[in-house]
Amino acid sequence: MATMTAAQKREQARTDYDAFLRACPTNQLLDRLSDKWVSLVLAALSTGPMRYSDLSRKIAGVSPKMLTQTLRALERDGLVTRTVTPSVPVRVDYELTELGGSLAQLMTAVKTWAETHFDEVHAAREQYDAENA
Amino acid sequence: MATMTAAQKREQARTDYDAFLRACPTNQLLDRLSDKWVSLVLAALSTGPMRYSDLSRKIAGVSPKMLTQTLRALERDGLVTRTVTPSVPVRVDYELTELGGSLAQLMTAVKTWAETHFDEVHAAREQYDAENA
DNA sequence: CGGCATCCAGTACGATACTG
DNA sequence: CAGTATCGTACTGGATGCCG
Repeated sequence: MATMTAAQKREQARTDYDAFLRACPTNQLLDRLSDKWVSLVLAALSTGPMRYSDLSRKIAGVSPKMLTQTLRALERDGLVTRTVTPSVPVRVDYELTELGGSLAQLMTAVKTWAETHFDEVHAAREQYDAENA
Repeated sequence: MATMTAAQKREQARTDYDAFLRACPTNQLLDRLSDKWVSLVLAALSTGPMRYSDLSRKIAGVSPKMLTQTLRALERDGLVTRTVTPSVPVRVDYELTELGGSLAQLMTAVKTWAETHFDEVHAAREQYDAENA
């Protein structure tokens, strides 16, 4: 069929557009950075290298699945290094790369902002909720 | 029933724990900040006030629903102001508050980081993918 | 124009159990 | 210890249509 319905055209346009968006550098990284676990892992590693089990303990409430997934993504992006020591039992250390460290500093700044302005945000929320009773 | 199965106890513990986590200031804001649309709205507004329709045009691919949802969340947190001009047709302007502006600066820093280091990340990805053929 | 309510599909995430 | 595999679901977010 060479002809397309309007709905199909829209669908096609949407698909093309999504592909375009995904190609955008900033959006690619934005997706990564706006992952909750990424921030937490970065923060956890910012104080130094950690083992897998250390991370799972330090990062409250993370499932093995998500932890592995997150670490793999960060490793792929060159933000952390994964070092396997083939002893018995196996030992795996994760450490921030220089690149990862620079990003972690930014995240720390954000965290600091959150801590500094939390009471202002909280107050704003209370007021907003009160006004919209 | 006063007694609980092990599964129920675990469930209970998980719920309590979630509640605890949600009470943590940093986590509350982390959830907000790790929202993709929040970053984009903040970025869009950092150059000045904008109308609803301007935002929906500038922020590529956002649905009305998410845009409204995001704006409401930001308004509630005192990060943006919503000004309604009761003309016909209605006109609604959104603008960053001072608080929102300070956060937007942080997000800009992150965006700058992304643009600066994108090629490094991209190179890391290619290498990683090549090694794991 | 600037929303809000409804419905629905995709998927991301957690829980669980098993392996080298 | 450090994961992988599988399954179920709850929630996210898009599409649509109606209102002030």
